[in-house]
Order: sequence, then structure tokens, then C-alpha cells
Amino acid sequence: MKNTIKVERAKKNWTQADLAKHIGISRQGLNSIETGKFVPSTVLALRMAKVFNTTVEILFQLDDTEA
Amino acid sequence: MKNTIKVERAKKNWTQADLAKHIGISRQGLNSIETGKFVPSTVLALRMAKVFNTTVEILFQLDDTEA
DNA sequence: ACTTTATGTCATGAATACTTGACATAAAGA
DNA sequence: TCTTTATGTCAAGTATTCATGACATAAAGT
Repeated sequence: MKNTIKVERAKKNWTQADLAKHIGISRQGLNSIETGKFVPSTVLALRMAKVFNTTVEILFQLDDTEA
Repeated sequence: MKNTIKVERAKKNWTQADLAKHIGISRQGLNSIETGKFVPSTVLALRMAKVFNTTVEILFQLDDTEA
């Protein structure tokens, strides 16, 4: 799964630690999600979309093999 | 976290087993998600939203305590 | 009455998400 | 040069998700 977390963070000028704190996750956990190592839970995806004022679909995109 | 999976299933007249098959999960797994026992992964949430032609935000709503 | 279907639930185990503490590196500032 | 900041990564442990097989129940069909 791909994501545009880095872009949205850049818009807000937030570090990974900033975002992690806002959505209630550890910095390392967020890093693993942002770099595509972990698939986040829907709760985290919804929280992220909310703080970025966007949608889960815009923030996360299924790969062709996952669709 | 709340969800409207049952409603969307009803629109399509699908059983839990039908939906589970479409999104690649076990019937019991889907039941646990639909009844709110498990928080699904974002991959599953995106697949469900897709087959129902809706969005993750419409299908899943954070509780006030989770927001 | 019997069978089938849909749902809910439980137990066990495997896979994955997430935490914490730690360390490395590169970039920027003092 | 020294320090700080941001990011990436690793290891070990805990928590959660998901699979599978099983059983119960209620509703509907025969």
C-alpha cells in the first residue's frame, strides 16, 4: 500500500514525531507506516485523514496486487 | 469504532460470507469487524469501501473517545 | 419434523501492528 | 567542530488481527 503521508506532513511542516503525537502512536510506529512497512489500523488511518483534513482514500492507495 | 457494513450489505443483498469472499477475509473475521470486535486494517477498509462504492469515512466512524 | 441458511460466538494458533530503548547517519545551526 | 534535529532502522516484547474448525440458535423452506 502506498501513502502520501510525507506530502501532507510537508504541507503542515510537521515532523514524524509531531504527527505521531497528534494521532497517538509512537514515532517509530509512524515511520514504519509512512515507509510502507506496516499497514495501519483503520482507526489510525481515520485519525490521520482527519488531522490532514483529507480522506483515507487520498492518504492511502492500494497497490494493484492488493486491490 | 462504528460501521455501516450491515446497511451496505443489505443494499447489495449480500451475506457476511459473500462480502468476506469479495474482500478476501474469513467469514468469522468479517463478523468480528462488523460487530465491532476487531478494528480492520486499512487495506480491508479500502477494499470494503471500494466494493460498496463508498468511502472509508462513510463506512467507518470513530467513536468520540477515539477521535 | 427435518434441513438449510445466516449469524454469532468460542478456542487455538499464526501473522502482523505497535511500543520501547537503542544506535546510526545526514543536515543544519551555534 | 560540536550539538541538535529529523529520519531510518533494529531487537525484543506486548497487543491485536485474522484464520480455522467447531458449536449454538433462529428463521425459512420442504
